[in-house]
Amino acid sequence: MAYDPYYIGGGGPTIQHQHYNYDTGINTLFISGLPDDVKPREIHNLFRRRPGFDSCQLNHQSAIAALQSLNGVRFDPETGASLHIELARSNSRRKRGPAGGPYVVIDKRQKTKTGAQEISSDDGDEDHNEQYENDDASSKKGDIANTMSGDTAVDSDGAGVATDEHTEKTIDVGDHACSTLFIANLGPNCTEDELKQVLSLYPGFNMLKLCARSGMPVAFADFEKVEQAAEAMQSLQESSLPSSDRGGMHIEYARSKMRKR
DNA sequence: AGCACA
Repeated sequence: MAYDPYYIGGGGPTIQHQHYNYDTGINTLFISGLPDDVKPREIHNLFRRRPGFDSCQLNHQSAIAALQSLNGVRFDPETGASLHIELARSNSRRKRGPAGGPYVVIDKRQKTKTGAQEISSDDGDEDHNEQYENDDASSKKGDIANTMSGDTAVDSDGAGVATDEHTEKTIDVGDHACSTLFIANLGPNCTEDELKQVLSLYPGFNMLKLCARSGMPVAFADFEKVEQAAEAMQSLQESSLPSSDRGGMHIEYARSKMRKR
């Protein structure tokens, strides 16, 4: 890929007004020039103060602004490595808690040795300076690494596209759709509260019923509308709760809608 | 594959 020559130098960001067509509606940035050992949280720190930054997503305008202000920025003072940022070819579609805050992330990845990290937004504002080149991310404690999966946002091989996901907005509701969900494959230690906590992140969530009576617990989660149930199902499918000692949850539409009251 | 409450 032909990189335009870009600014490498000390000091702040260089506004390199490339001959870009920003009129694409794309709000995902493709970032290359990152060192191999870049950590997700470093990227986070880079963007966290950019208006419109949304965990890993920005709206279009903000993405352009972030692009322009960060493009060419020296990322690693040691090596002089600088960022090269362009619009991604298509938007990434993060799987994330809807409507929820920026860092509502259900980590669907396999467990790492670090185990259960958090979700916390860790707004530790250690340094308030706007100078990212001093943003020595690697020395801070706290970990928001789980907020980015790294597969999409940071493609450090520099070859890939920034996204692999399709962009359809419509979520198909399917056949035996029901606004109540049936949830199985919960661990034996799953609690109603824990599950409720997760489900509450989804719009339209009504109530939860956990049945542990025979063997492994199963749960019924009621939503306002089928579309909302579908959304939650799609997004939570196969994800594991912290309490889980097995694979992810199996979620289906319940056979019948939960009784009111 | 496992679907209750009334």
